[in-house]
Amino acid sequence: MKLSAQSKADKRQAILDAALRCFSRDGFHATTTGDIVREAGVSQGALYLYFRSKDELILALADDRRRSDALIAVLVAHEDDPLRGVTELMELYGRSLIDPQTREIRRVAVQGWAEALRSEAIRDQTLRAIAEVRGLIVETIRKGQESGLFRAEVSAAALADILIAAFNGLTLRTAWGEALDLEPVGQTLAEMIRRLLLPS
Amino acid sequence: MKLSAQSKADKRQAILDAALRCFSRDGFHATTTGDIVREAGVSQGALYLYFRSKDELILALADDRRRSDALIAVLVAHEDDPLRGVTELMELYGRSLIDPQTREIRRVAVQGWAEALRSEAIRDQTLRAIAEVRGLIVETIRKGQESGLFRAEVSAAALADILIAAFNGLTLRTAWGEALDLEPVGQTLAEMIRRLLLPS
Amino acid sequence: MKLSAQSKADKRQAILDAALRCFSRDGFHATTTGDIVREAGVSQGALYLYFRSKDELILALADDRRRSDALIAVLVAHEDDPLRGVTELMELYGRSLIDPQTREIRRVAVQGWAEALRSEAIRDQTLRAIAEVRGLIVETIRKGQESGLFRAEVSAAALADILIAAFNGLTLRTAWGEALDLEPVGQTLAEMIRRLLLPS
Amino acid sequence: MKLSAQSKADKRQAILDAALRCFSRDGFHATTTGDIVREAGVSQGALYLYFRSKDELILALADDRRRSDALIAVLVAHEDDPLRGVTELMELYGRSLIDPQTREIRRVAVQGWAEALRSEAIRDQTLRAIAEVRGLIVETIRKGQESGLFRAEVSAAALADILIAAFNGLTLRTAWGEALDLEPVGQTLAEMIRRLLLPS
DNA sequence: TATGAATGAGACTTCATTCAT
DNA sequence: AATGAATGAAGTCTCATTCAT
Repeated sequence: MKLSAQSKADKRQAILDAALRCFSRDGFHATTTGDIVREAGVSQGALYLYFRSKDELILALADDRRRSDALIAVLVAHEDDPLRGVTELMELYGRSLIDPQTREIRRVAVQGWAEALRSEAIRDQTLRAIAEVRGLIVETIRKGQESGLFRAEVSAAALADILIAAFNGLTLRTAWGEALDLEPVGQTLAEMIRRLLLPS
Repeated sequence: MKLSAQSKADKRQAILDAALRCFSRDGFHATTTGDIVREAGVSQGALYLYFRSKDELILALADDRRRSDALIAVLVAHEDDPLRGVTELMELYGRSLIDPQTREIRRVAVQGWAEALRSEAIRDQTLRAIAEVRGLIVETIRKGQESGLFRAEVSAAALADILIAAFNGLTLRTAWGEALDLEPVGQTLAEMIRRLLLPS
Repeated sequence: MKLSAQSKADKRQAILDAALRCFSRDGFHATTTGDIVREAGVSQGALYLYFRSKDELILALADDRRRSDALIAVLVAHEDDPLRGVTELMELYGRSLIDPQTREIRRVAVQGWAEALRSEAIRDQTLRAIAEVRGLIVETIRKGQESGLFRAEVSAAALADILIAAFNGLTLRTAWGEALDLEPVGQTLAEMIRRLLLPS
Repeated sequence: MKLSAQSKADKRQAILDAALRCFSRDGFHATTTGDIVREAGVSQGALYLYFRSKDELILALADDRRRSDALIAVLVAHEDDPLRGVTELMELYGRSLIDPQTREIRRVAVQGWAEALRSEAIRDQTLRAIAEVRGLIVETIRKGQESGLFRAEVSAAALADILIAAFNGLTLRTAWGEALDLEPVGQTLAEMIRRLLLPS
C-alpha cells in the first residue's frame, strides 16, 4: 500500500513536531529516539523510514529557518524605506521573542548553537542563515546611507552585527524563561539606532 | 600521605582544565569521563575523588565566572566615573572575545547556555552571574543619570539588557570561530551608547 | 514482528531459568548480568526488555512461590480431614526437600532470606507467602480441634510456627548439600505432631 | 611506636564490631570497606593491617560462635540430667531470640547462611558449629534413653535435627523483625518433646 | 511500507586493595 | 605502625540502529 506523497510528508512532519517538543523539553542528548517515536505515536522503525539518523533530525531542527525567512521578508518588503525596514525588523523580532508559540523553537535554537560548535553541518547551516540576514541588514543600511537618509560614517556591517548579536542574546534570555520586559528594551534599542543613523 | 589543601586544589584544577579542553573540543555529552581522565593523566577512579559526578564537572565549567568577575571588578573600579566604567566594560569584554586563551572557555560557556535550559542548577548559576553584572551596569548608569552626566530619560535596565544581550551574541559568534572584525563593532557600539546617554 | 504473549512469556521464563541457575551457583551478588545473558543465550540489552533491572530479577526469584502454592493446595485439598492435611503437608515438604530438581530453587530461596533483611520488597513478598501458609495451617488445626479430633489445649498458631520454622531449617540444611537422612526426621516429626495433637 | 598487644586486639575488635553493625544493616555485599572503616573510625589502610581481606572479615562474622558455645555449655552443664539439659537448651535459645543485643548477630548469621552456599570456608565453619551442637544434643538424648528416662524408639539424631531446624527457622523469623509470640511457641515445642521422649 | 524486538558497544560509577609517605 | 590517595577492573544499564517478519 503505497502512501500518498501527502501522508508521507504528514508523517515526516509529525515526527519533526514530536522531536521539537522532546528536544525543547529535554535537549538533543537527553532525548532518545524512543522518546520521539512515543511522542509521535509511530514505531521505532518508522523513524528511520523518514530520517537517516537522529543527527539528521537534529540538523533539521537546529536552526530557526522560519524566523530568519520572516526577517528577510520584512527587509525585502521595505527595501525602499530603510528606516522602516530596520524598525519593522526589530518589531518582528521583538514579537517573536514573546510569542509563546515559538518558545519551543527558540529553546531548540539555543541548543542548535551549542551543537554548531561541534557539527560542521549544523554550523554551516546556522552561519549561512545568519549571513543571509546580516547581508540584507547591511544592504538596507547602505541604501539608507546612499540616499543620504543615514549618516555615512556608520559602519553598516558593524551595526548589523550588533543587531544580530543583541537579537541572539535576547533570544537566549527568553529561552531560559526569564521574564524580560521587552517593551523598554525595544524602545531603547530603537532609540540607539535612530540616534546612531539619523543625522542630528 | 595526606594531601595538602594546595596540592588537592591543584589536582582538582588539573582535572577541570582537562575537562575544559575536552568539553570545548567535543561538547559535554560526547566527552566521556574516559576522555577527561586520559587528558588529565589520572585514573578513572581519581576523577571521583575530586568530583561527585560528571554533572558536577559540567556545572563547575558551565559558566564563566572569571569573566563576570572581571567585568564586575571593572565597574567597581570606576564607580565614580560612570562613562569610563561603561567604556572600560566594553573594552574588557571586547578584548576577552578575541583572546585566544579564553576561546575554550567561551565555547564551553555556549554549551552551558544550552545545558541551562535543562539543568536547574546550571540555569540558577548562570542567571545569577548575569543578574550580578546587570545589577552593576544598572547602578553605574543610574549614578551617571543622578549626577546629570547621562540623560535621565534612558531606561538603565533596558540598556543593561541590551549590552548583555549584545555581549552574549558576540560571544556566540566568536565561539563559532567566525572572524568578526570586532574593532568597528566596538566603536559603533560605543558610539551608540554615547549618543544614547550623553545629552546632545 | 510482534511477539505473541506466549512467546514473550517463554522468553521471560528462559531468562528467569538462566538467572536461577546463575544465582544458585554464584549467589545474587557474584552473578553479573553478563553471566545471566550468556547463560540464557540472549544479548545484554534483551535482559532489559523483559526485566526492569537486576533487582527485579532477584525479586522474581527470591521466594519460592511454587512451593508455597503447592503446600496451600495440599491443605485445601484435605480441608475436611485435618490429620490427613497435616500429614500430607509434611510428606510434600519432605519430598520437595530431596527433589534434586528443586535444589537450585532451594539454594536461591536461602539467599532470598538474606536479601529479605535488606530489601523491603523481598521481605514483604517472603513474609506474605509465609503468612499465607501459616494461616492455612492454623485453620486446619483449628478445624481439627473444633471437630474434637485434636486436643483443644494446643496453640494452633504456635504449632504452625514450629512447623514452618522446622521446614525452613531443613531447607537450609539441604540447601547446603548436607546429606540429611530425612526419612527418620519426617517420621519423628510426624510422631511429635500426632502425640501433641491427638488425645492420648 | 609499637602497639601493645592489648590495643592491637582492641582495634581489631573495634573493626569487627563496626563490621557487624554495617553487615547487619546493609548486608555483606552492600557494605563497603569504606563503610566499615568510617564506622570504626579507622583509616582505610588500617583494615588491612588487621584483616587480610573483606572476605576474612565476613568469615569472622558469618557464624554465631558465641551462641553455639553457650548452647554447648548448657548441655555440658546438665549432662547428668538429660531432660533438664534439653529444657535449658530451649530456654537459652528462646531467650537469645528475643535479646535485642543479639539482633545484629542474628541478622548477620542469616546472611552467613547464604554465604555458606558459595564459600567453602564459611560453609565448613557453619556446618562444624552445627555438627558440634547436634552431636551434644544426640549424646544428651542417648544418655536419657540409656538411663531409661526417654523412650528408646525415638531417633535421637532425627530429634536433634528437628530441634536445630526449628531453632534456625525461628532465628530467621525474628531476624526479619517479625514480632513472633515466642512464649507459646516455646511451651508447645517443649510439650512436643516431652510427649515424644517421655513414656506415656 | 511498517513494525518492534533485538543488538552490543560503551557510558558512568564504585570499590577492594595497594603503597608511597 | 599508620594513613589515605590512587588505582583500574568490572558492573549495571542505555540507546541508536537494524532487520526478520
